[in-house]
Amino acid sequence: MKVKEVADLVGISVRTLHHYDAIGLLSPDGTTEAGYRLYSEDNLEMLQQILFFRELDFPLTKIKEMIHSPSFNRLEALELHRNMLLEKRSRLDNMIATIDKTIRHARGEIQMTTKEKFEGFDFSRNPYEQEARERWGNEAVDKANAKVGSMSKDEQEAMGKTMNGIYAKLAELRGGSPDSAEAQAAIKEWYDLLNQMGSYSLEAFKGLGQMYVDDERFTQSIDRFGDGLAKFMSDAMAVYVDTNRK
Amino acid sequence: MKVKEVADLVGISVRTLHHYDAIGLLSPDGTTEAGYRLYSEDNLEMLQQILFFRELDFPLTKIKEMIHSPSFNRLEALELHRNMLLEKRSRLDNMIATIDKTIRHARGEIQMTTKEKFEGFDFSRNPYEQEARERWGNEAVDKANAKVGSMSKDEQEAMGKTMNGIYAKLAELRGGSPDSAEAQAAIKEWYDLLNQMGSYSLEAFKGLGQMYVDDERFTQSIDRFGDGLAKFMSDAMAVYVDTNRK
DNA sequence: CTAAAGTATAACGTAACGTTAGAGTCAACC
DNA sequence: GGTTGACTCTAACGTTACGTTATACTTTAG
Repeated sequence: MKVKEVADLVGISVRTLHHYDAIGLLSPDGTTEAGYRLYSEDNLEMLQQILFFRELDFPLTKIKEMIHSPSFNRLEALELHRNMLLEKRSRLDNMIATIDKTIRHARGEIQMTTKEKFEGFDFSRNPYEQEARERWGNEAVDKANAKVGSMSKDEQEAMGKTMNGIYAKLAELRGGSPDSAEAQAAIKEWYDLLNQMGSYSLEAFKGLGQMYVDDERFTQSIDRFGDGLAKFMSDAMAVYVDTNRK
Repeated sequence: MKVKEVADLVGISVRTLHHYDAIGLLSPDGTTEAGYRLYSEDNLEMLQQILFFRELDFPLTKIKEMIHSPSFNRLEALELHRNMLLEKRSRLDNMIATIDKTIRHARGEIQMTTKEKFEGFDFSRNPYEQEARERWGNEAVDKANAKVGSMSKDEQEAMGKTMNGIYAKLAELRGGSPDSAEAQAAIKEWYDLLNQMGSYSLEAFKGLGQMYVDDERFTQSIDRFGDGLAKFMSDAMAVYVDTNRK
């Protein structure tokens, strides 16, 4: 699709699309030989994401960070969006309630405190922005995923198998102690594997382990290999880092 | 109240209040001898109005025009706001529905057309902006309403009765021709009456007649005195102007 | 084949504040 | 009563997300 088609479809200006291209927020997948921008179906999905975020008053730079973050997960983002929209609607409901009151106040039907008149107006901090930052703001995770993104399908598959192998091994060991030799060996494999993807410092590795228990998305996805695995890995990673530190 | 109190109360920045003062959108009623801004209760009510409009993405210049317009009616504005907020909420609901669909689509549960993906995103024209412009954008109407606003209750009532009398007369005549002597006499009364309030040029008077049929809010309120009265008056006004033009 | 509509880049303009910067003011505490 | 810290002022430049020309090339409809 060419610019104007897209613009008309989604109700934005051509200039806006140019702008998004210029700042690297959304560059079309293709161009004609004359240099015309050609937007793919994927580009449109991305655009939808962008507009959702924009609707929630995220600055474009942050939107760019988020959607380009390798750890960006479309489905998660959509669900977060949904929550934010619901949040926004409830603020709107507040405002409507406020205005109803104000109308009755203006008609002299009721009394109203000054504070009441501004209920629903304080948008100062959006709780979801924080969540979004935490969720997609981790550089280490980003790097790893970036690497995965740059790998071929086969490479990804191989990588995935290796990872699953390590997970499985650790899952078996998770009844025992995190500082056992086997556990530590497996963790070393894990560390080396991750380093193939993103060069972790020991500290970053420990931080990642912390995330395994702090961030329930990690916890959940890891615990699919065995209940309590995330905790076990986290502990083992901490031990590994502490014993290997000079 | 001093700036920061106000800012904190309503959840905006001090700079914003300074800005609103600078552009003449909202200047505090008073100042201390040191030059500190002091906001009155009235200022706060005005601020509430401004923020409501702002929430609906009206540019500040338009907000300024509106709230400073002599025909600005607080109650009407509030009711319009209410409608706009409801409108906005329904758009939000659309977006939420869209995102729900998108989520299910992303999960592979359903199919979705490209167009569907952007439902709820086209904010291009807000029907209420148009209404607001029409409502507060007409200088002639403004003048008249300003005059009415400056009249006492008794005067207003008297004026209303006179107007109703003319309406009633015209309603009786509306079966006949708009250029009949009686109709033209009644229209002259009408013209004179309006001129008591705002000094209409003949051209403006003709324009007003046009609005009676173009703007359905006029049409409706006039036709309450008799079906087709608006059209009849409009025609008669045109005739009046054309025959009285030098 | 030509006019109209669309597209490109480039660059300046704008709206609504944010962000210093420098200086005066006010209430409170030692 | 002096000083500190929270507020306040004006002034002026910075920023974001495009809008708006301006100029030139490309595509499409008649």
